[in-house]
Amino acid sequence: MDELWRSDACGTLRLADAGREVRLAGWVGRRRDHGGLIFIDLRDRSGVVQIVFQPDDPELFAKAEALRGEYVISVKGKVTKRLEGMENPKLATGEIEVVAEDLVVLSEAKTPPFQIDRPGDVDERIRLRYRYLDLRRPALQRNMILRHRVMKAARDFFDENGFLELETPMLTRSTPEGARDYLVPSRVHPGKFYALPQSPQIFKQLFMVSGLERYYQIVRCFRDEDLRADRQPEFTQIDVEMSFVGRDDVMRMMERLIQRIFAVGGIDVNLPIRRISYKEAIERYGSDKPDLRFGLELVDVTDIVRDSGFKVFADAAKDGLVKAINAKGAARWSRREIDQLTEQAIEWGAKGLAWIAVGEGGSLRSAITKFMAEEEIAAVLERLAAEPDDLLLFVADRPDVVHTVLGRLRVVLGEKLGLIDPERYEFCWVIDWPLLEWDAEQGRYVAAHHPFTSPKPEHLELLETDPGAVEALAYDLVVNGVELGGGSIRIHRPDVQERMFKALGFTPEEAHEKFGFLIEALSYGAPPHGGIAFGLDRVIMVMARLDSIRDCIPFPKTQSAMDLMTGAPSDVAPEQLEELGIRLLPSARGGKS
RNA sequence: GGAACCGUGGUGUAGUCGGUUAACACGCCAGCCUGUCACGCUGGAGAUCGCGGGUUCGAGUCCCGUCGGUUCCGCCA
Repeated sequence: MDELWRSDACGTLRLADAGREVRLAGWVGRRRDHGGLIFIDLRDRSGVVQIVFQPDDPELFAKAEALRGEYVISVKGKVTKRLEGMENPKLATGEIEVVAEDLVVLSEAKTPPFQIDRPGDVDERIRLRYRYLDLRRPALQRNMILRHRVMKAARDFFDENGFLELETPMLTRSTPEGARDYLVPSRVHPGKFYALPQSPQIFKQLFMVSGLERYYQIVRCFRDEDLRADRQPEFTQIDVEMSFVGRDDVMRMMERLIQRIFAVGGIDVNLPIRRISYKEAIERYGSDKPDLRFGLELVDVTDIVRDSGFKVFADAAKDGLVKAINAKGAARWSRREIDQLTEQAIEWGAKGLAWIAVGEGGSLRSAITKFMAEEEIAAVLERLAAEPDDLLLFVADRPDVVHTVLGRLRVVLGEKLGLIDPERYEFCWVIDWPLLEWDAEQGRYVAAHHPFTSPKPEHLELLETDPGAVEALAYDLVVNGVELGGGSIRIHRPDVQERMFKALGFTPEEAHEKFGFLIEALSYGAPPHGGIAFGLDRVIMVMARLDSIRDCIPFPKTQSAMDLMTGAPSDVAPEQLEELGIRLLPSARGGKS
């Protein structure tokens, strides 16, 4: 055989190719051996084509009989229109088949631990251990191809709009605030550590100070926190920063990017994307990343129940809130189903879940109405636009508890009531975030976004007097209850940055030790700038409607952050630790491995 | 750190109230078959039921522990 392994990709052959001599290469999928006639589904990245072996060449036929699943072969043959009635409409190549004239086995294969060409669930342990085989399956290949095309679309967009793709260090310095860092010990400086970047935040700001004006990077980031279905310890960001821009400039540029990216998946994004304030998102949807595909909004009834005979309501109304969701059509749910909702509400921090079920003709089923006055009940029903068959669910508590619990309940109700259309994409920007949040545990304010986020100029003076009231020039992009990314206009004046660190409770010495280089950089003429970062993996997950981020990451880790294929993380040789000046605590020896 | 669910031939599952030979489908192996495409038919191999302990005359099944996987809470500027 010469150097030409293949003339065509399996999945690309069509009726128009009939009559052509082709050479194909790929993996043996299903084989259908009829004794006197053998069919092989030959698979490569492009798809599948049927190869036919006929018995007129006994030597060739014998070789075909020995083929097994996942053998890698090269086949020479003639593309042939299938016999009348033998077409397979399920295959893109179903109108033709390739009649084999020559066959070379390039690699034999052991029987794989799971069937490659059979869709369906396989234990994720097995899939991850044999990830290279899992990635051979068409479903995962589709996700990888989508991932590539999204990255390509993004790069094209950035290039067209004057952005430079610039790299930032992977070995950098650990900074306070934010997620737990992955640390890398330094051999040259025993006892000192690099940190892997949680994001290239400071570096991209420094690019702006450098006058590079528009930066982007598709870059790996690391956070040593516990995993979730949509969270991996290393993940990929589409990271962006722009000079001489305000909030609107960044948002407008980025929604064009999002439009371009989602177009890759055939999803239309109408511009401009609607904007909703953080406050409104919390009050109406109980979430800072609301799913706008359905209603079930939170309704405030605090004023109505202020003097309620139902003490739970009256007490909460004093210094908290009483809010409700009208689960339309849910009055028929069983007591057991409602009790399950109550259990969940309690798990999320509520003390309980009060409810009123509206029956035919307006009759009420409830454990709380007997404590409430007639007109109070009537006012609540009216406020919630209650109709027969509706189930009203109430939470009375501190505002944060009310919003968290009802916000989560809202999503559960939306799913249970079948209100969520998986094909719809409802985007929104969440804006006007608080700059700071009070952290009761630490007894200080912490940055809601990050310490470099610019306060709204009109709130600057509140930084010292009422820090909790300062709003930030920050924005998150949300789709269907998923946070795709977030960013902000940054602080570009060293004095403001110093005030921010002070508001965060840093002493001037601390601020200088940790971030002196940034403050110094800002003092050399920093342009106003701002940016954003999107979670690429989540973008793919949403576009491909995946349940897990792992299905769009080539080599993901398990929930316990292990790589089941390579066995990472692993022990290292004592000499390696010695070299780094590291000794393990007894509790760290012979632990999980 | 906490909660829940799961772990049975290679894969996916069943296995009742604890009962004697652990079932089914796919895959695998062999044979037959010239138009299949989830090919078909016949036969076969393949499991100490994640691991350890306990209760019991008897444990895949009940209990305790442990390991692993998943989902969620905390955490994730």
